Amino acid sequence: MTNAQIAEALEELAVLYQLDGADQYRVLAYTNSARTIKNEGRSVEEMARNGTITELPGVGKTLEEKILALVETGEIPAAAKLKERIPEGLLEISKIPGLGPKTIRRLHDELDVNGPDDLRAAAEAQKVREMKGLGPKVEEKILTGLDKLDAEPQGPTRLRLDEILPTAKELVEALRLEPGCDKAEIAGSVRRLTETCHDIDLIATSTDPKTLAAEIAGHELVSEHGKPSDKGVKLTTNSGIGVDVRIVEPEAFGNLLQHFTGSGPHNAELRERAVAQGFHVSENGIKSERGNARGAEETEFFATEEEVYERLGYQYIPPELREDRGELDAAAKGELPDLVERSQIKGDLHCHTTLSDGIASLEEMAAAAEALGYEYLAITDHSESHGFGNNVDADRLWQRIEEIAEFNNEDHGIRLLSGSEVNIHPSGEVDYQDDLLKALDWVIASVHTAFDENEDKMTGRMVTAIENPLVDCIGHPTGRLINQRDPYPLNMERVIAAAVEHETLIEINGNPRRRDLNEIHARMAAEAGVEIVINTDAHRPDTLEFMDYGIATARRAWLTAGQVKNTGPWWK
DNA sequence: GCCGTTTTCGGCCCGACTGTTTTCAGTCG
Repeated sequence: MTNAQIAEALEELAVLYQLDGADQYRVLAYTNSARTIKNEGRSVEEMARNGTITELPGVGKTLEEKILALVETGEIPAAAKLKERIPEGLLEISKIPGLGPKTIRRLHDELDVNGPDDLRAAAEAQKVREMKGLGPKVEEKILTGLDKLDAEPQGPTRLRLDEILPTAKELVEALRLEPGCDKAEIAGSVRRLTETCHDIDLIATSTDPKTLAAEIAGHELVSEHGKPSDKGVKLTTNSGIGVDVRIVEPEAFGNLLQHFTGSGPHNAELRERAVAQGFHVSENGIKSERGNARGAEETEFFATEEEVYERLGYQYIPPELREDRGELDAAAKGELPDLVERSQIKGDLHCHTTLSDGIASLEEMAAAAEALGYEYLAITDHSESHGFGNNVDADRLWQRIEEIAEFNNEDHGIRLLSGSEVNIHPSGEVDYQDDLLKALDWVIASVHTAFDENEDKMTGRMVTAIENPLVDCIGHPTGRLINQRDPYPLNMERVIAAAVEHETLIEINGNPRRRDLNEIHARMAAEAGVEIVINTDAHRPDTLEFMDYGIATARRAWLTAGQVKNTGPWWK
């Protein structure tokens, strides 16, 4: 059972307990443990079986028992019992925004609502408004919520970072250009460079906030907007992205930026720890119980985030690390890693040309890489059995090696490396004869076929490729496509152990649809001693810029330049 | 349900918004 599946079961149990009227902190314990499990790289099933699962923060004896039952029997007894009493339809209804557990319980008790159909009937018969504390507005919200549920049963998916970042950048630039704007920044998950984002948060300071809010509401990208006020404005872009613009006094810019950058769990943990020190932290400043000499409360504002963290006893925490994954402990001790930066990258070791399925020539790719200031670029077209674009047979690849040698003999500011992205076959073997692989500077091995094998077979296949001394690196190791295709099943601990043993590198593929390894596995791999390379898998000159997304994942994985091989000169 | 720089019991982050109400509960991020 995957960590994601275990987390999902715990989240469902949390909702069931919530609908059953359980204590909110008990519910919170389940949602928190679900999050912890999602953020864990090791197999939680194995941890449950070998009794180490209570090492995870927020997992105690009761959760251990329940998770063990889940992985052994496929269900949690407590959840099964609750499901006998709580109609499944109520879980469905809980997805309607604005409709929480308390209200749903009352709808069930008072109007005998057991699911979406009952709820629609009750709302249409105007029975909901007769309940105490509810009115026509709630009824309306329920009906539009039900319509959305019908139209989109899965709920709205989050957008990939690359689908949202350009809009965020354009809007923040527009804010900065307004005469009344003092400062403007992107906040929220976009600033943390997460894989997917729900909306855009923008923070600004201004001497004339209301005018600034009105001006940005009139931007050409905006299709709808709320009422601009001196606190900001809510927007919807033409492409349907929600944008929350907040405007504050310059003195409190640091407090607000810190708050709206999140993440939620990071802020919750920060505040919880602050309470123990006598501080109360919010977007409106830091309140101190010690206060002034008369013992009254005192609120402090800070213009920068650095000062906010410093006041609470931490070194500055880069946004990418603010996920409650140990960054507060590290920052309190001044032990945060010196995160890798784009400017430290010396070369890209995965790209394609017209030889296979790219759209540009070797020379064009080289020129683009040189313009980025790189020292080297590996040309890694697909191999003989690829099936997409042109298949590169051995003769053609030998010829390509010659072409690259000729290129390097000419006067260029960049060195090309002859490479290939070879397919890992179901047997674990790769394309081409050994003499050809030996003649290449750089061999990446990737899975492009037969995704539907079980975990054991897939892991064995991958490990066989890692053991091959002619394979330098594993490309996009899990094959996932964000929002589109799940990773194939893989025991990442075994893959990482093999990579350490055979000194095979593992790629962070920077294509924003992939970002593979993901940040959880990349951190686990680097901590185990695997050397990481960050590549773009570019199929055209401009997508060499995907390095930014690879760097984002690497930073979110706590990686330093020392753990990223292509921050150094070409080494073979 | 979890957990301990004051605690093995009694706490557990903070505020805005919404819709319903004349002071607040529920929901959300």
